[in-house]
Amino acid sequence: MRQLFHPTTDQFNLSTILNALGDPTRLQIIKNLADKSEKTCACCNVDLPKSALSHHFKVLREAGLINVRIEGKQRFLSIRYEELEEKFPGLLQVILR
Amino acid sequence: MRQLFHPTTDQFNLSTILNALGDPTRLQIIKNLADKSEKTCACCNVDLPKSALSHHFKVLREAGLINVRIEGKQRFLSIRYEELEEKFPGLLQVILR
DNA sequence: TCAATAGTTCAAATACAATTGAACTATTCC
DNA sequence: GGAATAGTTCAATTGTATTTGAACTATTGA
Repeated sequence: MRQLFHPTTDQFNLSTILNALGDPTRLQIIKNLADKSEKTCACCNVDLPKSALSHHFKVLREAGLINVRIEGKQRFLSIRYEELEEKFPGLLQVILR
Repeated sequence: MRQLFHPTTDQFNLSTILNALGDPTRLQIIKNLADKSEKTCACCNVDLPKSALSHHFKVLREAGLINVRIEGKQRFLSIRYEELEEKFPGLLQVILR
């Protein structure tokens, strides 16, 4: 796996995004990423087996909420601030406040 | 049934609200109620049997998104604008834009 | 009182989502 | 090459949501 699918902003769908955020685990992950720094999967402080984490990261990524950058053995996660702000201005502010 | 449960603003929970909004049918209902007028259940223009509609209205009501006022045979639905704005400022604007 | 209307509740079916561990891939470092 | 690390994928299980029709409650109007 060298390339991961990330939707473009015009593929963003509000229903999909809200559905992704509607799960408490994923909302927590987003909150943990809120300080704008990139984090590895393990740094998201969620107490679940890695396969479950992997699933939630995929849901968030495919909804357009996070970017996953592959570097060596690790994946670096970050919120797609600018693009989300462009498409749904104010949404992240509400979620992360 | 004379009284329906409606959470108070301090019972509002972001995860519950996002989960309620994460369903396409319910998001559509909220959008249909966006013009701030009260509507009966039948006026929400969702093509589902009444039992399914009743279910979705209940999820929205119990999350705190809508108010259901009983008047005679009918229920009048409306979005809880002020209270939602108080607790999650900007959320409805993002959703309804 | 009787029928019509508006919606709820129930139980059952179906569908979808979350969770798990094991096996797997890819990368790094010795 | 071999072991360790970081994460993915798979298949199976469990759990939760949605959908449905039928039966029900409550209200209105004839």
